Parts: sequence; C-alpha cells; structure tokens
Amino acid sequence: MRRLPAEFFARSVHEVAPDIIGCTLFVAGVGGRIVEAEAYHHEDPASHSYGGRTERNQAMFGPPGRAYVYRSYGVHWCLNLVCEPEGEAAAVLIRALEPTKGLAAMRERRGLEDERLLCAGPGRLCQALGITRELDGARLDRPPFALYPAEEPVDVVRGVRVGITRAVEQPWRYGVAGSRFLSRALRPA
DNA sequence: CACAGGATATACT
DNA sequence: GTATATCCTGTGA
Repeated sequence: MRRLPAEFFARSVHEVAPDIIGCTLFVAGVGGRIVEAEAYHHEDPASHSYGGRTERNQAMFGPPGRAYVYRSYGVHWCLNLVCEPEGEAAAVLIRALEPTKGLAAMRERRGLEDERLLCAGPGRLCQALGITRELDGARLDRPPFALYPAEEPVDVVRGVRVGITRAVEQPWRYGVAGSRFLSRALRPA
C-alpha cells in the first residue's frame, strides 16, 4: 500500500494532527492505527520549541517529515512527527495506537498482556514499538518507519490536551471517537 | 487516590 | 551551583 508522502507533513500541525488520526504507523513492522495525537507549535507555551532551539529539541527545528523523540520525566520516550515548513518548530505528539501488528513483540517489550494498555499513552507506545533516541531526527518515509493513510473514514473528536500546565484551554488534542485504545477519555471541546 | 522515578530545561542564588 | 517544573507511568495505599 502507498505510504504517506513527505508533503503530508509540510502543512500546519492543526491540519496534520486531525489528519493523522486513523493512519497506520509501523516501526520495523510493529505498530497499529493512530487513535490519539496532539498539536504543538513554537508560539505555543506548552511546546518544547517555545523557548527556542536546544540540544534536546533540535529535530523540531529541522525539516518536516522527521521524528522528534524526547525523554519525558527522565523515564519515558515520546514520539512526535515534525510538521510545517522547516524552522516553524511544530510537531504532532503521537499519544496512542490501536495495536494491529507485532502484538507478540509489543507484549514482550511491555512485559504485559493487556492489549488495551500496550500503546495507550506516548511513553507506552514508544516502549511497545522500541522507539528511543536513536530515531530522533529520522525520516518518517524510510525504514524503520512506515506510515500509511487511513483505509476508511474516521470519526475524529477534538478536545483539550493532556498533561500540560500552560495553554491548557487549547483544543489541540484529536482522537478516534469512542476508541478503547485512547490514553484517557476524550471529551469534545 | 498519592507518589517515586530521575533526564532535561529554566530560573533563580 | 541549587531549586523547581515537566508533552508520563507503574505501583501501592
């Protein structure tokens, strides 16, 4: 099947974030359907790029269509997809997947059987897919990444973001309506 | 429900 | 240099 072209990411995060919902993400053949994502931008106080370029966030300032992987709370890895023209430092945080392929590998890495909890959260999905700093800055249109368009129309719901303390009122979280694989319930906002 | 875990960034002294 | 906050999760009350 045809992959998402690099141009898919060269648009506003506020277009890419809802459009990425329902698409399929694999890392080395392991992954599933994206059911939850959030948009961040350099003019957004909740974004890592808000304070300008640092060693950690430099991938956000690079070209679109690449990964930005960062360490959260000193423990977890989180995956973002860099968007917009280079220098806008905008990215979409992938927050949850519905696992479809490589379930055995995910259970092995997560040390847990429950399918619902394998990828329900940004740190969880990175552990399940084996995403670490090695993939920071990597192109999304080449192995080990593979991204495919949604196969059928998706009922996308918009709500407020999770786990932030600034710009909390912005409704820049998107998800599949009613999915049981969301990291948390998504109330329309 | 609270809180430890502990990298990275920023704002202080 | 020290202190405080963070795009989070597992564990134990």
